[in-house]
Order: sequence, then structure tokens, then C-alpha cells
Amino acid sequence: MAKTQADRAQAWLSHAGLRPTRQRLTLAELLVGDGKHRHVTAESLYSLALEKGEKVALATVYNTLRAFCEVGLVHEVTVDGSKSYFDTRTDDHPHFYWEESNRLTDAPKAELTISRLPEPPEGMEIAKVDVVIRLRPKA
Amino acid sequence: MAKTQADRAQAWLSHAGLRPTRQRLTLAELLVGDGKHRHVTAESLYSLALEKGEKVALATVYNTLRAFCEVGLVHEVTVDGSKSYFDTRTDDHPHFYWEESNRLTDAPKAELTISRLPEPPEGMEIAKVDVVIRLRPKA
DNA sequence: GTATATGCAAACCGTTTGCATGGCT
DNA sequence: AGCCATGCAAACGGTTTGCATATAC
Repeated sequence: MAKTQADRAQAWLSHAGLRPTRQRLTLAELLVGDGKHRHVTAESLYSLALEKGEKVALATVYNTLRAFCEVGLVHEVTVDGSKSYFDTRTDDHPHFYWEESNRLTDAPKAELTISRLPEPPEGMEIAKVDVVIRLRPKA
Repeated sequence: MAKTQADRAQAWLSHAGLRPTRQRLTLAELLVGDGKHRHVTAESLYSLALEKGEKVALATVYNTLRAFCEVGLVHEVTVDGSKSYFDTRTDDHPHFYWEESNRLTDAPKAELTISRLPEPPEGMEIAKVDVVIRLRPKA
């Protein structure tokens, strides 16, 4: 029998040791049900859940995304001062940020080559290098 | 006679066609008076002004920074979901973000080499590439 | 004189939190 | 049973806005 979206969501949660509550399963399924990567904000995921007819509180979406983030199921990406995006792809990779629509998508990692990086200052080490390629419609 | 900080501030404003009001001169002087680059938030600049004994409203600091930003005197840098930083250095260059102290500083541009960049999607062009090197204390 | 900047407080928006209720193990 | 998750509404922090006053041109 084929693996359903619900199965995938459940496996994703249990792999991280998170209790499979109804709301978490709903959100997890929206995030990874089809196996594709997603970039959501709390609000956008909340809307998706509502459209699907699922009953979740917005605060729970925030709490749940934060929980997913803490166990490494998703990564937080900061692009724009006002909102946080959560990315289901958790390896380090560059992003496209579409300025006209405020959307965030993956950029092909293979096509980015940083051949030299500044030395971290004394006593510091590099935790992460965030690369955001900001896009605008061609003139 | 030597160029004073006030002169520099005034020149900076008039070059951008902004009216030299008292508050703008005050803030401009704090930003570029000594000719060094600065990374401030609205709050941090507001504190600097107060310390100097200048009378400005916080809202005016916000409005003024936004005005400076619109005419290109400063650039806005987004690092952390919660606040906006304004950078008096307006060419494209990488930043260090000190995670433990929430501070933003310039990283040496010469030491960053991006030899390959993803193709922008059809109909889009690259507006800007933001590179933020997140630092943490060495373990 | 007229347009624009400022000050102040209130509105705003995304996000977090406190507390009572409900669900997982 | 016990602990953790959820819902709701209220609190929160950074930022913006509306309106009356003051200032540059």
C-alpha cells in the first residue's frame, strides 16, 4: 500500500520525538505531506489549515512552528524585517526573495560558489552564512 | 579652517536634497559626523541623541531614518526578525552579525568572493545579494 | 504664505504569553 | 494519572500614523 500524506507527516513528527497531536499532524501534513519543500509564515500556514477546513488556533501555529524549529524539523529564515519564514529544507542553501510578492523560495545550491569568506574576528567562529538573492521583475 | 562634524552633516543632507532641520542635523551628525560607518537601529540612534542631550521624538527618528533610506543616504539591513538596522555604508558588502550581542558590523568586502551565483528565474533580475555572516563565540 | 517636519499618543501588526481546558502516553 | 499541547484573549515590542503645532523656504 502506498504511503499516504498522513503517514509521512506522522513519521516526520515521531522521528523528532514530538507527540502526534491532531493539530501537529495537520500542520505537518501541510508542510511535508507531498514531500516537497515549503516556505511558510505562521499566517500563511494558518490560512492553509483553515482552507483545508482544519480547526487550529493561530497561536498554536506559532507555537508549533517554533517547536518544529527547536527540534530541527524546519529552519527559520529572516529576510524581511517584519515576518519569519520557516523552511522545510534544513540544509544550508541560498534563497530567492521575490520583492514584489514577498515570497521566499529556494535557490539552487549547486549554482552558488563562495570561494572566499572573510576571517571571523578573534574569538569568534562562523555559525552560518545567510545568502538571500533579492529578485525584482526585469525592467 | 577644518571641516566640522556639523558641516559634514549639513553637506550630507543637502547633497540628498533634504531640508536641514535641527533634528535631521542632529541625527546626521551622529551618523556621519566623524566620517566612519555606522550600523544603528532607530532605538539605538534615539539613545545616542538623548545621551548627547538633544531633544528628538522617537517617531521622528523612525521617520528620519526612513527618509534617509528613501534618498539612499543609508541602507536598511534585515538580519533578525525583530528590528531593522540602518547602515551608513551604502555599497553592497557583507555583514557580520554577532548573535550573542545582536550587533551588526561590516565584514571586509575584499575577503568575500562569490564566483558563481544562481541564474535568476525567467523575467526576474537580481536586485541585490544579501550576505550575512552570523558569528558566535568560539567554543 | 505654503509646504513640509516634528511631537505626541494612539493605532498597528506580527508574535508571545498566561491560564484554564483538553488530549496523548 | 500526569504531563504536555491547545485555545483564547490579552500583553508585547518594534514600527507607523493622525493630527495639531512649528519650522524651512
